Amino acid sequence: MGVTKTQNFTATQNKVASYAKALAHPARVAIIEYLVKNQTCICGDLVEELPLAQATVSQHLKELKQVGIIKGEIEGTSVCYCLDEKGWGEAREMLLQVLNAALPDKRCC
Amino acid sequence: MGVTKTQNFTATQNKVASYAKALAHPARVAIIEYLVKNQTCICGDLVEELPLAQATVSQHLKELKQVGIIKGEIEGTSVCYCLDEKGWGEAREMLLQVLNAALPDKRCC
DNA sequence: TAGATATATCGCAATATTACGATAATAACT
DNA sequence: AGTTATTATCGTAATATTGCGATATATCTA
Repeated sequence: MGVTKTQNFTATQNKVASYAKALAHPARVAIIEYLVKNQTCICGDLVEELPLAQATVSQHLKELKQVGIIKGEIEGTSVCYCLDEKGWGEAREMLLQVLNAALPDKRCC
Repeated sequence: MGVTKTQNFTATQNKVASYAKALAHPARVAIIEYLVKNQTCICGDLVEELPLAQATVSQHLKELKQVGIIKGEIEGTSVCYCLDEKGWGEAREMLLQVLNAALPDKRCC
């Protein structure tokens, strides 16, 4: 039904999934990478950087903002986006926990 | 258009995104966690474990298999799934690279 | 071979995502 | 107040995802 049965999974599983979803599009990966590289927090140079229309970039930024891993600060006519210390930290921790729970050298079958 | 402009992003960005997408659903997170916990690689006890119909579980397993992070081995009438050493390793590396590129204590704005 | 068991696949419905043009909203400047 | 620049939101179209019943497929056992 395209509707995820969220309520039947744990809060942690849902959080991990939503943080992963934030990274589940190359444009959003590119945005994160750009914010990481240009520590000087960047606004809508992203629109120039990305091969997408301004409306689309804005939408991706909104999604990242909604899960809490980036934040925006109005600065004159433009907006300065950057990683949100708290949200990005939690996203990192939760994803790292899953990724590090299993090393790739564990055998099976 | 629901169609991602994949060709306009780097191969790395697309790979990161597709690995993240594999973790972007609580059921798939649960599957990974289950495979990690029960090192003895598990088949369709997952169907009993997850609050989803057999067809749906099978579909999620297929997605994980397609990105290469799990593999299945036929064992009698059932199938034994487990993390794929190579694929899971690459997924880990690529996601860790993004996650570790920025520590949460970096200031901005 | 016939049944039982376990998975995979098909087909469909409901909802979500991606993308963009058009337009609104906000803030600076004149 | 009017203009310009920047970003957000709306509306819409195309496609993807999620979920499941029904059915197919494959393997074991009697």
